[in-house]
Amino acid sequence: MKSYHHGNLKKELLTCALKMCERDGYTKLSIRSLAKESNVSQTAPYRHFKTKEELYAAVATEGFNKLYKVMSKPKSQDHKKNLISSGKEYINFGLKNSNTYDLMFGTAIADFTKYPTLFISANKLYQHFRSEVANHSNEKDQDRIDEKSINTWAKIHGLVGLLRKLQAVPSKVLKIPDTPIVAINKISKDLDGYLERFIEKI
Amino acid sequence: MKSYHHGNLKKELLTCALKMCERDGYTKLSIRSLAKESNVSQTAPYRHFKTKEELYAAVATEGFNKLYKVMSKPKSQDHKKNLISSGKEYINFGLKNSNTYDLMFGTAIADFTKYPTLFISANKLYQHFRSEVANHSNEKDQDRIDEKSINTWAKIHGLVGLLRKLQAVPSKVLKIPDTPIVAINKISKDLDGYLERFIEKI
DNA sequence: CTTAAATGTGTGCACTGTCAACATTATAAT
DNA sequence: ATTATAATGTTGACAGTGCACACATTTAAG
Repeated sequence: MKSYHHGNLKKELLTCALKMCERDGYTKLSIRSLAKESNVSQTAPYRHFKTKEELYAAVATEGFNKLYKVMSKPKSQDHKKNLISSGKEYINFGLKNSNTYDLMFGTAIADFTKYPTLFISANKLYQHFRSEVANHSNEKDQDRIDEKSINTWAKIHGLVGLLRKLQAVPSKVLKIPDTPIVAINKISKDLDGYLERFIEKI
Repeated sequence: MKSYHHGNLKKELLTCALKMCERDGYTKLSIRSLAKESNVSQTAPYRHFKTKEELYAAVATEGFNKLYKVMSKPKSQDHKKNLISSGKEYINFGLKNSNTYDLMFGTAIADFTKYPTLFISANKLYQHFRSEVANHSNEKDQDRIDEKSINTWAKIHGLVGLLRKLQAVPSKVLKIPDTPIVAINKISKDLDGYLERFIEKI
C-alpha cells in the first residue's frame, strides 16, 4: 500500500539515476526511464529536477563527492607517495565509473557555474588536488603551483581518456602497429611505473 | 526543377552535417534535421549512413583529416619549434572547432575500429604527431617515443578541455579564487610561454 | 481549520532514431 | 535496345524523448 506522496523521492531518484547512469551511460539516462525505474509517473521527476541538465548536474555532483572521498583518504607523510596514490585513485575512478566520469568532465554540462552545488564540489576536489601538488613540489609561488596543478591534472585526465579508448577496443586491435592503442597498452601494463616517472617530472 | 535522384547526396549531407555539428553541437545534429536542412526527405540519409553513429563517424573522420592538414603543414628544421607550432594548431583547432572536437575525442563513438576510415584517419594523425615528438626528443627507443607521445598528447588534450571550460564560463567567475578557472585563465594569457615550458620538459 | 505550497498524476505536443513498404532512376545483363 | 536488378529516393508508422499544462492529493503555515 503506497501513499500518494512518496516522502523521499528526490533522494531515491538521485541514487537511481546514479545507478542508471553508470550502468547505461548518461545518454541513455532519460527522465522518463528514471521515472519508470523508480515506479513513479513520467513527469514526477520534474518536481525535483527542473530540466534534464539539472539532473545531470546532480549526478555529476555526486560523482565529484565520491571522487573527493577516495582521493582525500588519510595519507602518509610522504608527499610523493600521496600524489601517486591520488593519481591512481583518480585513474581508477575514471575507469570504473567511466560513464559518470563523462558527465563530470565532458561537455554535457557546459557551464558548471549554473549549478552552485556542482561548482562547489568540483572546486573542492581541485583544491585538494592542488594542495597535494603543492606539498609534493615544495613550491611557494602560487602561480607555479597553479600551473603544476593544471599540468598534472591535464595529463592524468588525458591518460584516463586514452585508457578508456583502450578498454573499448576489441582485443585483436592491440597488435596493430603504429596506433596509439599499442602505446597506451604498454603504459597500462605498468601504470605504477608510469605514474612514478611522470610525477618525478612535475 | 529538381530530379528524383539527387546525384551527390552523400557528400552534400556530409558537408551539411559538418556545418551543423560545428554550429549547434553534435547532440543537436539529428538525422532528421540534417535531412531537412539538405532539403530531402526525413529518411533519405539512411541510404548513406546506416545509423546515427555512422554519421558521427563520418563527421569525426573529416575532423581528423582537417586537423591532420593543419598539423602537417610544411615545417622548419627546428624540431622544437615544429612541435610547439603543432601543439598550437591542435589547441587552436580544439577551441575553434570545439563541437567537432567533442565528436573526435569524446565518447560518442565508443569503438573507432568499427569505422575503418575513421580509424585510419585518427591513426595517421597520431603517427604524424609521434614523428614530431621523436624528432624533437632525439630519442631512438621506440617505447620511450611512445610514452613521450602519449604524455604530450594527453597533456595538450587535457589543456584543451580546460581551456574550453574557461570559454564556457561567465566572465565574472574568472575572479573567484581557489578555482581551476583562475589557474587556467592565467595559462591562457600566455599560451606560447606555457607551451614552450612544457615542451622543454618532455 | 482553512488556505497556500509542495508534490504527485495524466495528457498532449513536437521532436527523435529506425524500420518497412513503395516510387523512381541508374546500371548491368541479356 | 530491352529488361532485370540494384541503388537511391519518399511516405508512413512506431516507440521513445524533453517538457509544458491542467489536475489531484497531501503537507504545512496562518
